[in-house]
Amino acid sequence: MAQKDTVKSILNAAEELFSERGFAETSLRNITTKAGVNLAAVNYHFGSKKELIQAVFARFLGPFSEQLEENLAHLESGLPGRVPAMEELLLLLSQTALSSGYHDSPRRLGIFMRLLGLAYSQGQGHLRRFLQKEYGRVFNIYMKLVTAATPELSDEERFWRIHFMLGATVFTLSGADSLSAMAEYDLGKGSDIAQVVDKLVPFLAAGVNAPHR
Amino acid sequence: MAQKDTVKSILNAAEELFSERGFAETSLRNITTKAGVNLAAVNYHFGSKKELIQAVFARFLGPFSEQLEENLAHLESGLPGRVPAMEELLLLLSQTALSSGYHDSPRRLGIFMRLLGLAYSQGQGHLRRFLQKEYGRVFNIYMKLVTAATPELSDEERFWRIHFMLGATVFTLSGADSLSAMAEYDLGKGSDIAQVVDKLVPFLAAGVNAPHR
DNA sequence: TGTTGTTTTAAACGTATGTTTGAAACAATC
DNA sequence: GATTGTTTCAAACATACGTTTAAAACAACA
Repeated sequence: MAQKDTVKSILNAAEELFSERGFAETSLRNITTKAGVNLAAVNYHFGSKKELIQAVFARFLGPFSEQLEENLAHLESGLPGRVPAMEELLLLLSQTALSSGYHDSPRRLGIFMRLLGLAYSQGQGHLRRFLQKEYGRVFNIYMKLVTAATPELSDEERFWRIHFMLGATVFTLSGADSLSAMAEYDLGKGSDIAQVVDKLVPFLAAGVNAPHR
Repeated sequence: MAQKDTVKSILNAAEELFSERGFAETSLRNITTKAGVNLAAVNYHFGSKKELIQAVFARFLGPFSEQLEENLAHLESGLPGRVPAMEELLLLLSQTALSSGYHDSPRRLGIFMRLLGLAYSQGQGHLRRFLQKEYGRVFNIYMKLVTAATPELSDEERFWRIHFMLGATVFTLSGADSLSAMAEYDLGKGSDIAQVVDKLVPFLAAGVNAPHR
């Protein structure tokens, strides 16, 4: 078993277990057992549990942010100076997230959304700092476009509606599999997430464009 | 110090610490220190940490679900047979949650939303079972009304849009204080939550009523 | 083949957790 | 005012955690 396999096994196991039980509830012994590697391997390859958590995020966000930046540049180059509509921006984001470039999305997207929700709800101050420093740049580019797409909103209104959207997205995509399990109807297992995203975008678009008193 | 004071101190401390750091990250020693009581008091009065967690939820949800049921009955009695609109139902829910009957809302509502988010994101299977058994009845009554208010939606579409709303609500009200802290503008501290709810309702109403392809 | 650098392994370290215990302090009842 | 039942307290319990260690196993190259 080569070096890369150990690292990859740990990342896979950690990603899954973290998303199922949370960070604090998942022990290194859980992870290394599931990964079939020695307990000390985590500290050897990653340094600490915190750095493992960051590595799990980086493995997803690295390729994602690169692809997003590329897609944004492509959008800009299409018709320079044009202002893309909000729904267009949402579709670009969802398509980037669902694109099966590096990660075997869309299954992976659900797992990652669960992790993102955890990062928000649980303290994890170190993770917030890590994400800000590492991916804040692309995030700001996207936000500039969102602002341009919603000129009729005050900064305050826009700020909150962005978080309304973020909340609806993270929450539902987090629990998409467990939620659709408790629904009465049944749909194909493979593309659960993609179908939910299809339903989500119109909801969000209507929300941001809602008349505000 | 009478018996009730110890119990109440523990519940207050636990509620706050849980909402700040999560369940697993909060130790009984943290709680009892903050509450100014002996470590063993939790196990003496509540039995275990799990039962403490359930008690924290019960203290909020008990009065809330009673009040909600009352308000629903009052709504029904107003014009028997009438079908309330979706926005009406949302307002009833938010007003019930914000009514300062038992708990000193709205501050308390933010804390509780954070707990609810945690209950969803972290495993906490015992909590899910507890909430279902204890408050499932009122929940179902409300859901019947939601179904009547959105007749044009398929069961599938309605199911997902309800969760979109739930996600936007839990996520934003969870982090309302920390979120408004990172915004550029400033608003009165006391009624943060109430103001966010005011902005939230139109967003949600527009979302559920969005045209679906 | 022998040597060097990397990776894996089993074991132990120190610390923190939830829970239990038995005695002390207290409150209420007769 | 002694006796009962309840509540508090300091201390210890067993267990689980993240991390470290030093030796073994392995790989690559001379």
